[in-house]
Amino acid sequence: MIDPEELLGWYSVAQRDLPWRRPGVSAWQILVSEFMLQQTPVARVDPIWRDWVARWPTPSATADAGAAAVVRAWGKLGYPRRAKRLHECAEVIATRYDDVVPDDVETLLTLPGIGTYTARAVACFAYRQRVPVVDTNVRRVVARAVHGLPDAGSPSRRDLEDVGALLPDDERAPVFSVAVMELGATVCTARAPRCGVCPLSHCAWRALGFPAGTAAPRRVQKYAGTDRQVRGRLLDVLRASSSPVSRADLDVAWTTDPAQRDRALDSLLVDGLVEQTADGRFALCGEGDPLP
DNA sequence: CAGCCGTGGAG
DNA sequence: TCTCCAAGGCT
Repeated sequence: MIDPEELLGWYSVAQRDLPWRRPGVSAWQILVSEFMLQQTPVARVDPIWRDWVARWPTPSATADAGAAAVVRAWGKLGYPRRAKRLHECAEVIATRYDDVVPDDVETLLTLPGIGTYTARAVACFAYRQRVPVVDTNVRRVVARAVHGLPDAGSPSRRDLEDVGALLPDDERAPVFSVAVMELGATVCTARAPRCGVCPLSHCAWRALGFPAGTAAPRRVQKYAGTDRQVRGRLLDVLRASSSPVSRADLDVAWTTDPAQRDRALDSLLVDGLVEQTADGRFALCGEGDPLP
């Protein structure tokens, strides 16, 4: 089980000083951090986020910057479609919600790039709502401490009910959620959990003697040689250039498999990350858009 | 729902 | 070197 007193006591002294957790950070800026943290480690997000919120503090500022500038500022955080969706999200909030980030989960779920986790994270961390927040860290901690399993199973709607039942009934709920995430990120880690410093004295996994379980080895995605790598190379070229680049300039970015290169470029066009200019060159989408 | 979508640090 | 994986979302 997870004793809130133990967990919160630990969090109060062990929490990392992350900039988006500080007082005065706006809901939009918290939302930006959540977008960036989708599958990208804290250490890489930190410096980008600081520059980002100083440059574009509001949804409208982000929307007005244009998609190309946003994708460029995203740099190498990975999964550039997230940058594209963040820009789209900013546009919707600026135009439809008067530049105010919605505060309810249902509305947040309708926004581009916001799914089950991010909607709840914003409602909880930005608006202090008592809603369960379930990410990969939370699922792992619950699997171990509550169910005595070495790792979380595949995601299910049961997770939300599980975590909802653990939430304190009072205003401590948001801190409880961030504390569970922090424990999963720094102590109850996927690879080498540091059980020796874990504050939870009633962990079911430990009580059972750390059973190994019948782990179904989850296959890790390949990267080298995949379309994702090719897309990354092409985007590298486009990010580095402030003007449209020729087809030849893109061709040299990936020469081992021209067919694969063409497919990758096409997928970038389909994703709306890249566009072709009238003269046949290529640029980040929205590169030439005039500002209102 | 399984597969796809980037990147780089750690072990 | 190579494998793993890091606050997911979308189709």
